[in-house]
Amino acid sequence: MKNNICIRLEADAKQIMDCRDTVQKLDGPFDFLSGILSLAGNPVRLKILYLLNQEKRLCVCDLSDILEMNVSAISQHLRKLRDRNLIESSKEAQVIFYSIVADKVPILAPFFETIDKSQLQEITGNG
Amino acid sequence: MKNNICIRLEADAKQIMDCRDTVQKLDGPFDFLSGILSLAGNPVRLKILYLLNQEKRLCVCDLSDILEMNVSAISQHLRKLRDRNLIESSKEAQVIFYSIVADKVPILAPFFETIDKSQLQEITGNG
DNA sequence: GTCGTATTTAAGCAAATGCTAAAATAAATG
DNA sequence: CATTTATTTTAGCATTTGCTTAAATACGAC
Repeated sequence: MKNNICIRLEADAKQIMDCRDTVQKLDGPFDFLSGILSLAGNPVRLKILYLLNQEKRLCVCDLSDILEMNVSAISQHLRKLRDRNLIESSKEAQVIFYSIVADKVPILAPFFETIDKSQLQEITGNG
Repeated sequence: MKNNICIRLEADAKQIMDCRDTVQKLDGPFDFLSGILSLAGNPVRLKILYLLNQEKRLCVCDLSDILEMNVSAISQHLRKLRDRNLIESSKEAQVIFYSIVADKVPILAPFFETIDKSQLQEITGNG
């Protein structure tokens, strides 16, 4: 792996170095955000987050019924979301309710808006 | 796989069915958005998008130098981004410049804002 | 304490992902 | 037209992901 600037004359060496600095300084934020995006990048988990946002709280069994998926599969998705602190659980008797962690709502809100807008605009298939 | 509602009495059958309807109606948008999020969910691609947004356009070689990664690896990431129509290319002599497709900026903008905000607030490690 | 319900965890496996290395393509240059 | 530069594509491989199945844990009801 080379780590010098481009050979080609057109390359703007200062631009390259400035960009490197930027990316290195923002390394933490990039990892933090990409972690959240990769979680939300799974259609099942995106649906879970959307539903939790809409219904405020749901249990594993609810989500399993709604998404028509194996309880175990849902549970494993919930675990990943909880591991990143996107959702939290509260136990009531045998039932465990999940909900979105309050301080993560601002990051997730744009996703939900995009979903709701997509329905109207049908930008789904363009490209 | 069962596809009936919960056995437990606490389950709100109407809520379950309403949520099922919601999710089924929004199936296209969910796939569309999760596709974009899974692309941006890779730290390398998130950096590429962030850099393209900031610099307006960059070639493969630039990105390879900035991110200190194999040209081939970068090229393969760019291909994925272009396949989903997030970025487009324009050829100038031998050099191919990539830039974000204009109508995708609104969807991506919140990511870039989160990155910039994260730097200030250092919410990176919380949880 | 045993049974039933809710949930998690572990093991296994097929598919997807992301990299490296090497070959292929494209365009400018001598 | 052979060479250099920029980029893409292919093949191979290790790692990760997401599901299924089965076993484990937790709690309430009887």
